[in-house]
Amino acid sequence: MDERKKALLKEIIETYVKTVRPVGSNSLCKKLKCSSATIRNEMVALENMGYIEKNHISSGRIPSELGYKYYVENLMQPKDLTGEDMLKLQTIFNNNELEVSDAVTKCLEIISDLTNYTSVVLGKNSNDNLLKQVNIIDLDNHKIIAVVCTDKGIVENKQFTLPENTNIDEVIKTSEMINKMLIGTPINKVSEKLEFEVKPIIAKKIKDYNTVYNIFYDAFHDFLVHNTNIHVSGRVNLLKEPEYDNTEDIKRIASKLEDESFQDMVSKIDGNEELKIYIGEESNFDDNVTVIKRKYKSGGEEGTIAIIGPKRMEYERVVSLLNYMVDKIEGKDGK
Amino acid sequence: MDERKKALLKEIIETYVKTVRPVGSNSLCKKLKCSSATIRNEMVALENMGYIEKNHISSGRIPSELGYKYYVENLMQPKDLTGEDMLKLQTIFNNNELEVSDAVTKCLEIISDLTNYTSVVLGKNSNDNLLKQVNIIDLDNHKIIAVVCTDKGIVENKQFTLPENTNIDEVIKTSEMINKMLIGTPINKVSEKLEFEVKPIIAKKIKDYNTVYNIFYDAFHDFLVHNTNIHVSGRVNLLKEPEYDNTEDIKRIASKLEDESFQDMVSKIDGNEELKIYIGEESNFDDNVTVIKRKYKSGGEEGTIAIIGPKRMEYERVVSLLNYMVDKIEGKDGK
DNA sequence: GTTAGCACTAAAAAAAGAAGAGTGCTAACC
DNA sequence: GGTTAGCACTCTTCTTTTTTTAGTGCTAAC
Repeated sequence: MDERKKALLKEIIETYVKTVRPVGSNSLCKKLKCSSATIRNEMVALENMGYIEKNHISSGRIPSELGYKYYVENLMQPKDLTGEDMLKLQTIFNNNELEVSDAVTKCLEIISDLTNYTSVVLGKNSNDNLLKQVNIIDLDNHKIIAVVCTDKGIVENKQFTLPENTNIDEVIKTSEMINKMLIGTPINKVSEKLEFEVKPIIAKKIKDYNTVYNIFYDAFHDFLVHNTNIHVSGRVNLLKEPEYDNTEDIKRIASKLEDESFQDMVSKIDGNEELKIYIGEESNFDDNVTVIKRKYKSGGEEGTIAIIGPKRMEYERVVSLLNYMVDKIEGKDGK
Repeated sequence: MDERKKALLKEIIETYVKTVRPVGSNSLCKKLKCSSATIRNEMVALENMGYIEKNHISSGRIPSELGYKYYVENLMQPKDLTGEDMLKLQTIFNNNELEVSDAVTKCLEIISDLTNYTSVVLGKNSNDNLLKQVNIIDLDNHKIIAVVCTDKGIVENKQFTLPENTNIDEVIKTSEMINKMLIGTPINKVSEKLEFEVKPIIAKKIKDYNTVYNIFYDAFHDFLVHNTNIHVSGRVNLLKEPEYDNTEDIKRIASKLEDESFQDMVSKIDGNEELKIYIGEESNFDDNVTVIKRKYKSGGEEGTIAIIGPKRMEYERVVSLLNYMVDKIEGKDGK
């Protein structure tokens, strides 16, 4: 892979990213300072190496997945942000009052807005959160709410209707007892502890322990199910990208964007790299997209931000944006 | 509008709903028991009345908005549910443990699933909820969470980082004081009361009251903003309807479905009818859809369910489904 | 009032033709 | 040996033409 080939591949990709049209040899003469025939010769070489491809025998070239991969690993040079991009982002970080999680979701919105891609943030799963407290709130002696709160500040609530003839004071007293036994337990161990440690003890002391036991059991079950901590911004942006100009693509991608299960996709990030780019089928989302993932960690919070765009993403710009943003967020920690 | 015309219009609409093709005179001969020529004569009459239209001079007829309107007001006969539909819905109502709000969202999912339309439920705005309590949870002497709960069981929370040198015990003590003054206040009056009744009193008693005051102020501000209480099910179903077979329609509707502002659309329901059908531009959502809205009210909870589908909706079936469902939900109350 | 018959219309599908963008290859050039 | 001009060739795309088809409106007879 000599220098001219590298320059040519870079040029083809960057032109294609802008125009979304196959790139012909003529249009590259000026940039590469040689004739179209020379470029054609080089193109044949790049095609044999698998970095570019043709739609049909007499069409211009488009980058292959391998080509994009080579580009992000060897050719692109994330530059400083443009003034415009910078300006938008700074308004967030000047606002010191924002909590980390609010700042992250705000950033997402702005990235989706600036790039016209879809962005997702997945907070770290709360499985290693510790139970801080469970509050039972009495609404009308008949309905109660159980509010579960962890040490990292995740709060969930669930409403229950008590069976007739239940003494509400008894319920609250029992729940306080259970509460004390559970505080500090990792959230995913609560069910277990409830069953094998708490139940035997309260069963002895309290005659009608079952109602309260079930409330705790259900509340934690729901907690683990609901506890996704995921935010999506700019869902339909992706649908508007020009390559998705047929109804099948749009419907398929729209379905995937609605399906909350794409959180699995976000959470998987190989190795311990901070930033990783997944192109096409590697994306684990759709063969026709690229996903760029970036981990962040600030004080108690950590998570992964993912940008979902077309394969011909503005790689340099998105990487710069993400890095700038995460630097700032992690900076909030030190302050 | 004689009987034969009514039968013809009904037949045209029901055929079109099934086939999504303009309906020709030949295909109706058997049903109407007359020749195609007779049907053509009647069609001319219906067209002059504005109930059906043609795409071009020699095409079959499709129902107009006026035609659909006449149909839902005069012709359709919501029938009993089919065994299949009934079966799916019953699994929910047999589950007595479900709270009303859970049952409603579960129903939405099933309706979206059965009909392939999009369904939305908008719970009544909590403005007339009364404040039940505000809990301050201390996470690590530096970060706290304020949990706001109303008498109807709506819970929201917000995290705060306390300024350096704040005495957390003082904060909790002050908040309990404020709490007592606010309990029972309608949620939308809280800010006012906080400013004009609570502030003067605590300002006298507590030297550094501002921190706590701001926490309450922000928490309620967020409460009112977040407090949408809206659930959507089957967003992309609508996109899959065969009439939306061009990218513009799909993108436009996808945008509208993503935009949370369609809650305004749901909340507007004229008069005090229980069920109302809005066709085409009346829908306040998109000219190419029909929205069927149904109010429900069960115990403390009330709200509106809306089904968004193509104009050639299965009106009879959807109306039956909604009525059956809401009857059951309201039945939960009495039990 | 109903219906058979027929001329007529517009869309949709298929076929044919013309233009354009770009390639691959050869042979000449520096 | 790398570079380039030249040219035949390929495939797409756009336009035009032709054919087919589904359905109408109207007239005249039943």
